[in-house]
Amino acid sequence: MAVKLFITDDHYMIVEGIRSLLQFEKDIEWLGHAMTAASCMAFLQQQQPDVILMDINLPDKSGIDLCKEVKAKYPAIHIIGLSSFNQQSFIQKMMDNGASGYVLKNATREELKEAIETVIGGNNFLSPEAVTTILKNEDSKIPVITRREKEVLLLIAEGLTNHEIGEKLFISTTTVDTHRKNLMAKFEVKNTASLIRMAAQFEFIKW
Amino acid sequence: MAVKLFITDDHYMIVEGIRSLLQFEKDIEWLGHAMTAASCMAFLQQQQPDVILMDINLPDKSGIDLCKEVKAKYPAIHIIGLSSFNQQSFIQKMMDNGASGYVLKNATREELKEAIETVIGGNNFLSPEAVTTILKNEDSKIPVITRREKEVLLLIAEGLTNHEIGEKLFISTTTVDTHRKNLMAKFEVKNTASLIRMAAQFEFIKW
DNA sequence: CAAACCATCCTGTAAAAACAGGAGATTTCC
DNA sequence: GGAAATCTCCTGTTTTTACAGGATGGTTTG
Repeated sequence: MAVKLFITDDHYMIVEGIRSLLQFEKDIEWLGHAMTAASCMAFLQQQQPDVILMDINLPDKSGIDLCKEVKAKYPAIHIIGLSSFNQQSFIQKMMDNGASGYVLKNATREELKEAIETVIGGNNFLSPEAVTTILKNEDSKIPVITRREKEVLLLIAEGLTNHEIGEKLFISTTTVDTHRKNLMAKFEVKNTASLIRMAAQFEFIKW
Repeated sequence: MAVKLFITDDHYMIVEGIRSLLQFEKDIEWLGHAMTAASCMAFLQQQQPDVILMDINLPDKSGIDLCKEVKAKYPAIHIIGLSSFNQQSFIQKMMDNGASGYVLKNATREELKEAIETVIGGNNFLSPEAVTTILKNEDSKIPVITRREKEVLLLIAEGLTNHEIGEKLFISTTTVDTHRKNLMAKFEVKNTASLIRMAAQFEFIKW
């Protein structure tokens, strides 16, 4: 029996590319595609695929959040994250939210087929590059920061001094400094510049 | 006569997607594709297409830099930037470096055809979304920084102090400080934290 | 309930960055 | 050739961070 496949990606060319790559596969039945998280959920009310290839960046919400929702409602569906970013933070979040696999957009036909077969078999699949990323950054984990620390971090990134942040949050300058100190310890850096760089890299800062 | 088309993109699915979208167009002759900037340049020594669809993120160098090189060597080639990012900074840099157009990866077949025809006709083409972005962010310009300033900027982001940077680049600490000062002036910020944030936003810093 | 964690605050010192206001030398571009 | 830009370096002063080493009260949780 053919694997029912669905794609959620707002990039028309990617959808076309995957369709083109898999069009002659008899074991794969193409159910269609959605360009937004909302239309993906709407489709699932009608039909349930076996596998969803899901982009990480969607116009209405992140694929990471959508992944969680889909798995909550339809636990039987296998989700494979799809992204051009070979970034550990994304991969980790996606897998944490119930994804069974993660494939990069420069994957070959064979890799794509292997990914689909693997997750159908109940196992997890990661692109070789993604595996490398995970292994490489095994030790350097993404720090867990508190709500207050994040608040302070964003204000630092905006260019406020400790004093200004203190006034804004109604706390003492020394408290802000302590938060900054703890942030630097958690990120394992020794000054603000690299703190902000790391925070941007790990996507604590968005724009 | 058919338009000779070449693609430089490291995302296999995108290449497949575009090929699939344009396969039945008689006016378009598919010359092939390159996955890296280096192999693109190598190909151009053999054959020159009329139009190159060029991704902004390539493994060996940015499409923005590659664009500049290609236009310097082969001014007759029309380059269309290709990206999933609808970001003004990218678009502007690409056009500054000689690109004739900019298309998003969620473009339809019609949009793609129109883009190719337009640039062949000697005119510029921008995806409708890209036009909106440009118009919206008209005022917030991306600073133009020098090679040396960029060098210093990256070292600042890595967490080095003025003194350490000076040692690394064999220049005085005060010179580094001057560069930092000028960078802050150009980015219109008043401290390092927001400098790094802005630099990350405008993608001067990569990872 | 005790251990962890969190947020708050403190003193003090050293280092670094921010700010002002130059100036000379070289390269680049018109 | 000359103007503009770039890179280099300087002397100061003030502000801000970085670093050390605490302490207190509150909340969460095994």
